[in-house]
Amino acid sequence: MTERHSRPLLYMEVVEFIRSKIESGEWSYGEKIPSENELSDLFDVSRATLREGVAYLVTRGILRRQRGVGTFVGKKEEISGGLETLISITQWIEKHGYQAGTSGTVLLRRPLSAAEREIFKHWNLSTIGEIRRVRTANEKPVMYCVDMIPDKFMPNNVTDLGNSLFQYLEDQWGQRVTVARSTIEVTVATGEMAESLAVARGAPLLRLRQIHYNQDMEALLLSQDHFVSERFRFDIIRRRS
Amino acid sequence: MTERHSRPLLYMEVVEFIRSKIESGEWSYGEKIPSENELSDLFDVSRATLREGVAYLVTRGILRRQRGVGTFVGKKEEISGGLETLISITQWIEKHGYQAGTSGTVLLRRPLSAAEREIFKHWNLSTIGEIRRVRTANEKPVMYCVDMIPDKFMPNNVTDLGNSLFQYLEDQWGQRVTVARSTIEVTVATGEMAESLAVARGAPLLRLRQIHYNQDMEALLLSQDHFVSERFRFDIIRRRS
DNA sequence: CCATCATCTGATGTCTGACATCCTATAAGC
DNA sequence: GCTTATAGGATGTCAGACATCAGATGATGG
Repeated sequence: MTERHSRPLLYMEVVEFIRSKIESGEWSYGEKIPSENELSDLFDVSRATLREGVAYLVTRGILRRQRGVGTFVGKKEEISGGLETLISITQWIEKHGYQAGTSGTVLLRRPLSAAEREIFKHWNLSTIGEIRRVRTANEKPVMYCVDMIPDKFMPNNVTDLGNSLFQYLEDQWGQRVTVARSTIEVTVATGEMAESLAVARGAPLLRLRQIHYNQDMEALLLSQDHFVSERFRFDIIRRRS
Repeated sequence: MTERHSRPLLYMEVVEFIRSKIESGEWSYGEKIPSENELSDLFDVSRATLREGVAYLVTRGILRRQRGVGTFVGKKEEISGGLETLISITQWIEKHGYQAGTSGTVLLRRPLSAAEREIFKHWNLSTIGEIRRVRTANEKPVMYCVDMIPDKFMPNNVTDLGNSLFQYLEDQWGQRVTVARSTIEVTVATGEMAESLAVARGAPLLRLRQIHYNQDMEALLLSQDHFVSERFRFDIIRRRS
């Protein structure tokens, strides 16, 4: 079921290396980076492999190539980190500079709705696990999250779960979330949610309904995240295809 | 200022060709496509160039490569068409299967705010052009759009503008929008907006505040689009980097 | 002195051919 | 029938070369 991980592809190491150079500030935004020949010597890979890694970063807007001139680090503000990049809520909160926390976790099991049965049909489920949590940034509630996962992956208790569901699924079950389809909606705070988030009932919230897929493109996690939009920015980098 | 367009890169032609094969249905979703050797013969390019084109589509999730096995067309539902793909409002409405229209266009010029001056600093502007429009899908109002562009690109009248601002900027001025940074917010309908969109005052709306950049990463277009979220779906494909 | 043009240099883009590694299917052996 | 080799085909990587482009340099002519 789970993809066998042969040796990671070489050009991905190049990608990671270049990324670290940028993140460490050694190569700063807008600057020209060494030529392909120099880099392929430096990494001890062929120019073809190096180019594949660079191409990967170019299509993501992190690098920019200019024929006859050189390769440049994209400007910081172009780089992303928007909603189009899938990261865990924990990482997301931390990226905003806050400390991520969780409170009021509730674990329960229940039968599936017809729609859920369709989405999770690979797993042949009879029951589904549901996790309700309030996520906090610097102790302040910012999101109300409802996650639904196949029964078999459900943690036994809150301690097993830890802070990051993504991390738990990967460490415990080898299930890596790779892509998600999200729908953005406007909704209003109901009683329980309003209380948990400390907003007035009927206050407008942003809702992200998401289907997360694992490395084999099987639906792995269904989630509904409710945000107080004033407390969080939702940015997206949109690119012409 | 504007980038000189030398001959388009070869691998981009490969990209377009593969795209057309997929869109025409010749290669359908999930299927294996011909091997790299066959394709490089077919397109009459080297395998290196072909691979660069394929890599481009792989990082966008349109193709999937499996070492030792082959290259496959991604499943349809993975492919995108979400908000992370930048298209004009006109295209967007049409993609949903409606006929796109415009009503109540207002053109005006005004001085810049400090924030706008910062964003548009490349152009050395003294005044800015503002376009207010209601966009319709099958004659029904769905969005209230406010676009701000440098004075020099401002159309003289509504007829010049046509339906698509993107098209107008490209045809008339050679300015191609390539990327945008968008912020999603929740807001409420004010008097004029509520009337134009035929919703109650105070009704929650989704707002997209966007900065569009041209091919040289100069800010070209500032826009605030207001949507009635019930009338439109906002999907995003999110990928782990 | 300045403007224009040719030339040179270094960068990315493309080509060719080869070998390495991995996956699948088939056949051989038990 | 099950397991284990083996072969073939696919992508991944390598090496070296030439093509094309953009910017810098310097020569030339006004």
